[in-house]
Amino acid sequence: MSVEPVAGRERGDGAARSASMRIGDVARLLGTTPRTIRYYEEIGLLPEAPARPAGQHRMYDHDEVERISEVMRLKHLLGVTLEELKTLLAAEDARAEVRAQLRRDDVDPDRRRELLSEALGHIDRQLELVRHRAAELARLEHELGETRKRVKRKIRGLEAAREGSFPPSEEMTTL
Amino acid sequence: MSVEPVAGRERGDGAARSASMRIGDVARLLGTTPRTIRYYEEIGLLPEAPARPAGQHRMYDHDEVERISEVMRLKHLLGVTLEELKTLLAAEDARAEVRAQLRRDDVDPDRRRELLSEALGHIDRQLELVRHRAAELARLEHELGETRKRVKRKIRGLEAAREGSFPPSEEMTTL
DNA sequence: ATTGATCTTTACGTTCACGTACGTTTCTGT
DNA sequence: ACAGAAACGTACGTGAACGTAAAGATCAAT
Repeated sequence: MSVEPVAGRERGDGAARSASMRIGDVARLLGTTPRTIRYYEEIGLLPEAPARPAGQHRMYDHDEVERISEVMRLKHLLGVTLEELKTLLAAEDARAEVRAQLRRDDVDPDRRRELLSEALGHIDRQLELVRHRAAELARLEHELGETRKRVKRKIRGLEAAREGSFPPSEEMTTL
Repeated sequence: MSVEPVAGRERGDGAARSASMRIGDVARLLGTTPRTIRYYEEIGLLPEAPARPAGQHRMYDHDEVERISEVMRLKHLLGVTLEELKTLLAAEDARAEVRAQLRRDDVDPDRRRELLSEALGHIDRQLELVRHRAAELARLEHELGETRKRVKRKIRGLEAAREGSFPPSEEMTTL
């Protein structure tokens, strides 16, 4: 038996539930180019628009746009290669599938738990990477802050020396 | 050829102060390659080893090694192009010059303050960039953490359901 | 049905950030 | 003094990540 959810034109007629966008619109929205999106699909970073009748325009619904956006974000923030991203994005894939499966409740709990565990593992991998990067950045930020303070102190020292017409003596570490 | 006084015994100037390293050693120390270091010099990211007698080996003292290290670190953490790095590193340059100038005290205080102010500006630019990046990363980390929590809750929910109410037909999977 | 904008595939071009090869030269240990 | 390791400069090669051009197909609107 098959439940048929109005398999057909969802874009042209009355209630366009899945608000699809064309590749150019997505690109503009995300601040990138169609070429880049196609390229990501080409190397397997983005799934081929499923069942696209060969030579027809790519259409992206909200979830897919979000996914692309997430890809860009991770690339930008982690600065990893697209190849590394591909493995990292197993997380996104798993979560996407989980979301899809959770909407239909014909999946048995064991399979569900399995999917979730898998997703959890991927998330943990992402988290570890992100935390590491964040920690490095925090250290850099701290160091820069310290340097800034030192420089400021020195400047104040020089200004004070000029005001009070001190001789050009060194070090004034007084705050 | 030329006159050769007692000058060139140990590497560096008169005193053995500057413990110079050769390019290969620096590369190994920093986990990179000689080619990369030469390339950075080639595009102006690193200053040409000053007054290197044309065709002689590059020698790097402690400060220069630190600078190279800092370049790598910024590149890694900020993920910017080497061209952007070049402008960012005006900060490093300024600070290097400040350090150099502060060692000699024949510089008048006004000039000194000027140098320091300049350095401060560059540092602030770096800081702004770093902070922005850090904030983005923090947000990502938070989001990932939240997602993780949700997934974990769901898993626990499923496990509890299996333990308690109705056991599934047969399986008791591990973990 | 026509049009103009956008999209399709295919394919070659480009920039960045180095890698690699090579014949030569400089250094270092003995 | 001399061998062998390492560095030199030059130059061409390379993978990643797209850019760009061409020629035809599709789509929303007239």
